[in-house]
Amino acid sequence: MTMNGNPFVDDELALISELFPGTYAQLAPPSQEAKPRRRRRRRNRGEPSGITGMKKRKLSQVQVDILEKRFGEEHKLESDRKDKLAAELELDPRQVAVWFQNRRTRYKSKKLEEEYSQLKSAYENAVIEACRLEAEVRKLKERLAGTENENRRLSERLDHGGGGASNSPVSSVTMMDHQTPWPGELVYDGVFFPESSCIVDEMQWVAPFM
DNA sequence: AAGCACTTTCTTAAAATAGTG
DNA sequence: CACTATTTTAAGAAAGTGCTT
Repeated sequence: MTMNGNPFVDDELALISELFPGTYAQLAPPSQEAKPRRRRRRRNRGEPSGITGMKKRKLSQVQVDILEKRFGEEHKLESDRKDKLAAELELDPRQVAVWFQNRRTRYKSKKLEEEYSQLKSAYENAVIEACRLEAEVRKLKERLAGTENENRRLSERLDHGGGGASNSPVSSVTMMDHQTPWPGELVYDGVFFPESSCIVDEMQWVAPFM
């Protein structure tokens, strides 16, 4: 609905925009004279908005495809190449410059997101590896302690001249034999994770842009 | 002059809401 | 309720602004 007293202008433009999206962009008055860059005023409903009031809008798919192709070749255009491309696309060179600038911005933020998720997964893997190593160290320490206990028992037995058959039953279960997980232990890749550490799936992430 | 970060303006499509038979 | 018309909203693209190199 138009409130400017001339419902046809907006309707016509809408129709043109719909039928000829590429052409519509060019209908924008190439801001005639040397443009004193003033902030555009929001086009409110009370404001007359004929062709002269309109600006730019939506490049055609063909134009975008060509721009994308060129962006794939190079992310920055030298002045003369920009002018040539603008002529080819029937656009203002400034539009091409703006498009490339915006495209670089999009590219940069997308790349940043990708880097972020790569770092995130690298970090997750590092945490998992740290946990694995931590568990392995613990296991080796236990094994060492068990061996030391065994040695101590043997040397005590020798010291007390206790040859012969002992009737004290030597435990057949030592720390070394602890090859199966106790209840509550986690198993990861053949290594036991004590329940107390390495809570990987509770990691908190501070996403910079989410 | 050209690039960049940040911001504004505008388009578009989808969702929400209102009006009508 | 079902359908249509209108309004609102959110996302994304094009362009403006001010600053730096």
